[in-house]
Amino acid sequence: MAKEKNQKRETEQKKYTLVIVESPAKAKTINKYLGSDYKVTASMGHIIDLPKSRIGIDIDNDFKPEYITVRGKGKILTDLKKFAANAKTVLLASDNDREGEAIAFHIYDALNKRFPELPIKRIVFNEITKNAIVASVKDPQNIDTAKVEAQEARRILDRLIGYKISPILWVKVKNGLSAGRVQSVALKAICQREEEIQNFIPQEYWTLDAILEKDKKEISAELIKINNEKPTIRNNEEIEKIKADLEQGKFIVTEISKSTKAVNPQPPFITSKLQQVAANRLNFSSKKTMSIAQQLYEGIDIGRETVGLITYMRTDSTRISEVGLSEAREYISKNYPPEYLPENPVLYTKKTGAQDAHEAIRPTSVKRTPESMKKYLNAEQFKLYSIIWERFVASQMKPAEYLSESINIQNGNYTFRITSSKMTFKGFNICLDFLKSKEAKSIKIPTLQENEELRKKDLDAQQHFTQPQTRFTDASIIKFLEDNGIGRPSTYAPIISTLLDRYYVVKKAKQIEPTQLGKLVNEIIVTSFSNIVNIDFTAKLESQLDEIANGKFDHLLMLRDFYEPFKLSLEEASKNLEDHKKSFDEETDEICDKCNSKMVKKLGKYGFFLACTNFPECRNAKTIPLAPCPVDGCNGKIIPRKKGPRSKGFYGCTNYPDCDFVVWSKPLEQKCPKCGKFLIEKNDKVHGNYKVCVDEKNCGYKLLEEYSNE
DNA sequence: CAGTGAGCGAGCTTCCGCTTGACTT
Repeated sequence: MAKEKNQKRETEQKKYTLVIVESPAKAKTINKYLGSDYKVTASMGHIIDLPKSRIGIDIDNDFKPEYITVRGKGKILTDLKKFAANAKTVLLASDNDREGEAIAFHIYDALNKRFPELPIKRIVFNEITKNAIVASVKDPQNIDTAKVEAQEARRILDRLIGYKISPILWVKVKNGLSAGRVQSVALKAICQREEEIQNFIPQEYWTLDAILEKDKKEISAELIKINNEKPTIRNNEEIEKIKADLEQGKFIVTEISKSTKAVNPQPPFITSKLQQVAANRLNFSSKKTMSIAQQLYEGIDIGRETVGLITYMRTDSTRISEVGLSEAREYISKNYPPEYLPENPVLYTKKTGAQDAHEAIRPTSVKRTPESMKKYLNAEQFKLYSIIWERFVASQMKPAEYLSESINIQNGNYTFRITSSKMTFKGFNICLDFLKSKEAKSIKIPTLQENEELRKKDLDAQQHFTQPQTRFTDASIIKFLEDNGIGRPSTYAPIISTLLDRYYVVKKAKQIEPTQLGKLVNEIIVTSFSNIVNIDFTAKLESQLDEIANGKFDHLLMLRDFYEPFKLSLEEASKNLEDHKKSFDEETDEICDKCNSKMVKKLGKYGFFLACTNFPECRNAKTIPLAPCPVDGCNGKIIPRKKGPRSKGFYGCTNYPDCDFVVWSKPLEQKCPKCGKFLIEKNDKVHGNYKVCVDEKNCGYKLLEEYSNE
């Protein structure tokens, strides 16, 4: 009995301070900094939220939200309560931003109800370094309720938009569709771009180079001005006239100028930029980039220990902690000549609207160079780590310097120019490998004098056509959203997935293209809810949320202001919108093999399929054929096939077993220009990705992909 | 490097923003 009592007293004496953060990896690191008087644990993001199955907002009662424990988070909440029972104090250390404040408040609320006497305070830090953590623990604060209110307003508004518009789409277009403040803007941008591309009319224009000669060496000079104005040459006739003019005159050197130019390194990565560069340089989708970054962040086994190789990967700030800066400077001074180290640490201005809760994405130690980590990483981890490391180290190095030379040559009213640029100091480029920029080939310009005449050797006229904008890619749609302040680091990748899941868009060779369905949904939203997909809407929303967070604006006022006109739009749309439910029953040439009715293409849960128009009397359904069977004399179609639930999918003929044709790769829509059969994509180490005719043996047509680096 | 033939679907959905595993869709 006495022994038990003793033990109880002992545990009571061992009471700790409970620190609650969002991410378990962060908890682990902070635990190291704080020692045994503290217990650090993670909430794994939000644990309290609106219910998923219903709107959960009492609109008539001042938009009162209904909060419940997030599905699957019950255990976490119970654990938090269990830990709190033995704590002398609780410190809520969720991220220092709007969402983090709300997470802190929700946990506070839950714990306070259970343990009214327990002191629960809020601590904040903007970097996971020992100094920052220790300082924050010494300075506990109260929860910023205005900030929580701003989060709640944002949450309610997004819920209202999403859960009020989506059901209208179910009624008017198709079940399961969705709309939202963020996804609908992304869809609008993609549709708008597509329309511009479709409506694009190429314009003919010409350029003209003079091939001149000095000491038997050729130099090419570009026509840059006619009568001191930028030339616009529309057709060959105009070119011929210019050529004739030039025959009359002489090419005289009129101006020689030399200048130096400095090029600064790029700031260290934030989430959006990491996704963009990884897409452009490494061909990673944003989803892939984030999952690899997560692995690097959570920890890699590097022999004796497991360490997180990079700082947190969801951030909107280019800020670097003092520790990070001094370590980088030390590394640069030890590993590169002294002229590569700037006098002072390089600071980057923060993007407007950044919430700045985390540092930039950087290696946790620059001493762990990509090369030294290579043996612990797989190929993809190595590439991603390399670009993060390079970009960070470069960001703290001297600018590169270029010497550029420009020579103007006059012939009558025509001005030509020769330019060349040469790197005279590598600067930050010295530490780049994966991020190395393609070097422009430097042109050697012979020594020229002003007023010198150059002999004309030839005139090189080239016909061009203006090109339409390119379609969005993962990288460019994220850039678009980011530039307009739409979406957050944690949502960029999921936005694209949502649009794909809904069949609003498809990806074709990395390009994002809207589908018929996407265009229709966009059309509906743009006409019925124009303000929500207006770029200024989110911008205005953000500034109102900032005012709410600063206690200068009432969040109810904002919600009422929004909802009154929105309610009218909803009523209007439900009443007047046309029923499009049948619009996607696309006609096809397929005939039902059971009742001989026509078949239509329908969009189901798992994509498109063919359905009998005699439904529900005839329930026949088929897979959409991808291409005609390439076997000569076979009239079958190629469809996706699979053996068991675990086996790899392949593509075979509908005439099986009469025709046993199969391929592993999906038939491309593109037809072979040589024999008309379909093409498939292949890749090998020599050619990379390329397209090849399915009948490789007989036809042999091969199309190598053009490789672009940017 | 070979090797390779299921079954389902049309009604119960949806938002944005935090965060990771547990899955048997």
